[in-house]
Amino acid sequence: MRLVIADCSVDYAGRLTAHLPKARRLLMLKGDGSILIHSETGSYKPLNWMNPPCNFSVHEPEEEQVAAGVTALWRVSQLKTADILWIQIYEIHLDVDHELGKDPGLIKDGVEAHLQELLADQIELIGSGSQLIRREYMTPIGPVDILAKDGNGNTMAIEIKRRGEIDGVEQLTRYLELLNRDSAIAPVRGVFAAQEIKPQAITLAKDRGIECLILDYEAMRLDSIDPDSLFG
Amino acid sequence: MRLVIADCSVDYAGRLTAHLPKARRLLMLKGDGSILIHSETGSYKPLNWMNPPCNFSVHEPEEEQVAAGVTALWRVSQLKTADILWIQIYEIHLDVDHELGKDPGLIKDGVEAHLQELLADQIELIGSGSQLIRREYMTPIGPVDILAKDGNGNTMAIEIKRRGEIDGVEQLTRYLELLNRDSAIAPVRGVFAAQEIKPQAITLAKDRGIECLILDYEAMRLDSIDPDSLFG
DNA sequence: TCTTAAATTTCGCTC
DNA sequence: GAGCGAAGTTTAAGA
Repeated sequence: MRLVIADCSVDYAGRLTAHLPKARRLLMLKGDGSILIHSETGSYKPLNWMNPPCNFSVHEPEEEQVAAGVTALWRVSQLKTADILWIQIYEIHLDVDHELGKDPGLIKDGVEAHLQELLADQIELIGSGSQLIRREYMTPIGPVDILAKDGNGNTMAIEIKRRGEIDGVEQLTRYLELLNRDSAIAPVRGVFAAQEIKPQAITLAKDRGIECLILDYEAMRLDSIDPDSLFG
Repeated sequence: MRLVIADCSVDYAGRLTAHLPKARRLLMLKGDGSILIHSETGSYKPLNWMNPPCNFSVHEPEEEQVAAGVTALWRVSQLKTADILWIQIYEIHLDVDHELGKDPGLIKDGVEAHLQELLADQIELIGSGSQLIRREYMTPIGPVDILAKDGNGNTMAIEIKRRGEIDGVEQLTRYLELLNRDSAIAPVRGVFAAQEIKPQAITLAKDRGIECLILDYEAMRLDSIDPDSLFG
């Protein structure tokens, strides 16, 4: 990885056209050919960048650019999409190169898949007497997160999100429409379960007769370790 | 901005729990207090990070960590959310600090807003004799991109996307449902306009009686510069 | 390989 | 400040 701190201006032409006026920035040239341009602020998103695979080449600046103080012209182009990034380098304040090697990668825990496992294990959270039919119940338009039966033997389709928004309600609605065409399992009720549900999503869900369920991840995780705590 | 290349392992606890095994990485400490951890590959997203505002402190490693080769322990915590990042530093290969100063920021052009302007200017693309009513027509569930009248005087609601997917059709469907409840403007037809529309989105749109319109951005941009080319 | 859904999304605008 | 939609989204998972 090559790290360059330089005064530079940047022009991007691709899915959009963008320009960065001259300023001091970090240019990060990764081993896979990609390049990131970072400033002192902003979150993890660079001001500008080019994804791999891409070509890097150094060009001579035009006369008028030289007159303006440009010492080098970097060209980075995307091999697939033909997006181009032109970087005008004025002055370089740091230029170092270090090999980092292959990264073993991030190990995650606590995402939607885990919520689904926990709710499948604690299916009574959707109502006393409920029973799991199956997780990832396949339909032609995609898998329903959880299919279950409630205490009265009615089928329920459960859509699980970490954060419940309108999209999730739409998704569940499509599943319900489809499932309710199957007379073998109809009528199917819907449950929209998430750690947090946006007010608009709640409104839309209620309007469509879909039940909302707020999941307490920490409590569910603890209960999965110690089932007795349910009755503590 | 401080740049550190070090052998390190990382533990994150916050909205999820994650771990990075020991490897050589770039640690980027920005002026606003945020930190990014980058590897040699991957796009612009870091392996791990902490957003500002956050606290940075250096701690003494535990005895067993010292025995494993840890020379320093960095703690980065989010001030608002209480997310915590622990970085175990083994060996430091680079440690430099440079002031970048305030960045003037990115100047963009060519996004959805521009498509909307262009289509508003060239509203006849949706049909001969069409007339613009207004852009960003506000409704209780959000703004309709463009409201127009077709050649027969019927109202049309246009949803514009750069890439048309199912979500966009759902969004337009909600607007149409709402608009059609208003007898003053009903019946309202829908047009789903995008530079590119996914097959599934086309199918769903057709099924709901929504017209699809592929926008040629380059041609529209040229026509806005030279209106005569419409008749060339 | 392609498509779809999730993301520690981030970012920007409107209310 | 909260909420919602867009993003050069990116990324991961499934068909």
